[in-house]
Amino acid sequence: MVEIKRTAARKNNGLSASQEDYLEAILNVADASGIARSTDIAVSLGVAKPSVTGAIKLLAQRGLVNYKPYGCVTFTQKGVSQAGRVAQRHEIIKSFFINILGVDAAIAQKAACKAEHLLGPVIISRMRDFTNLTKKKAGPGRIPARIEKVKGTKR
Amino acid sequence: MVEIKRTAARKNNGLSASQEDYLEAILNVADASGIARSTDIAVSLGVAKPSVTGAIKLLAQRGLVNYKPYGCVTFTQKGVSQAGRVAQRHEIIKSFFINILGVDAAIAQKAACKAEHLLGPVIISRMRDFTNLTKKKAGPGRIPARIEKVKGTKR
DNA sequence: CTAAAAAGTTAGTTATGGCTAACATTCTTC
DNA sequence: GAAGAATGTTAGCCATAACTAACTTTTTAG
Repeated sequence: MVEIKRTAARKNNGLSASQEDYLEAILNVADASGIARSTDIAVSLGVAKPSVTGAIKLLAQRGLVNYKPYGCVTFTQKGVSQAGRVAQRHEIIKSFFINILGVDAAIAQKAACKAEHLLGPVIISRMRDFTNLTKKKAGPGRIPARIEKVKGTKR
Repeated sequence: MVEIKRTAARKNNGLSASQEDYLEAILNVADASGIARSTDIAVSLGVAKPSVTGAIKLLAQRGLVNYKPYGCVTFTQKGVSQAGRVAQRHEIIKSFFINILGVDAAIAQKAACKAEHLLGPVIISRMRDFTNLTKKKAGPGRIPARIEKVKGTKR
């Protein structure tokens, strides 16, 4: 903990966890329905609409999205790549949880949403390498019976 | 993300990440020097002294520590066990990062500090089982050469 | 035993990021 | 094309959790 000195946003290009969440949500919504409307983003994140307006304006200030009042949100060049990086981290973590730890997809999904904002590049890349190797070689990933049993622990 | 509806503290017995950090710091400081003094806690967390006073009062309200102005902090029964649980999670995550992912101890330490507040019981227990099994059987944990190489990626 | 240093506290400020209520704009449908 | 629904925005508020400056209490040296 700590080491976040002031603005709460420092890690990735100065984006806070919340801002990364918005980037990711915009990406997901846009992927799903072609455009990113404020209401859909709000639903996707489970926040109220005014929260979206505020967040979008911040992202626009940072040059990550194009904001036009009452229009829909689009990414800038910088924005797409940032969002992509976040989504990538999410995917790596989620896969790792599912394929290596043998965790339920839903649980992996939720945990990845949180962990993606705070695990650094070293750990993320290890997770990626680990997952890849395991897939290819069906190697370390063999989850032994004892752990399989634990799987029943629903929650 | 999301699913934290209001108070930002919901997960573990209603403790926020910050409060868990304080519990852990109190434990560490007490372990190291016998008693938990405010200044040491502040140093250990890298926060200013008034932040500690505020946090301690909150923990006292929740019945986790005993607070007496100008006195040093002690745990209640509830407090010790809570702090212990947090420390346990920390340890499990850190060990996993070090022993399974093959990550540097310092990086593992920092990442564990953050992850301990948000990874749920399922994932934590998988990490523990995985680490234990690996240690005993020297099994899945064999990190292949390719990953070893990545180790050099300092930061 | 007293004066200075160290430790702890209070009061007040700041930043992030959520919320509701009320207003504005755009879309849709007759 | 106008009325109502849907969508988006503004303004103002709340909670968490950090900070600094100034003050109080306790500890420690001489």
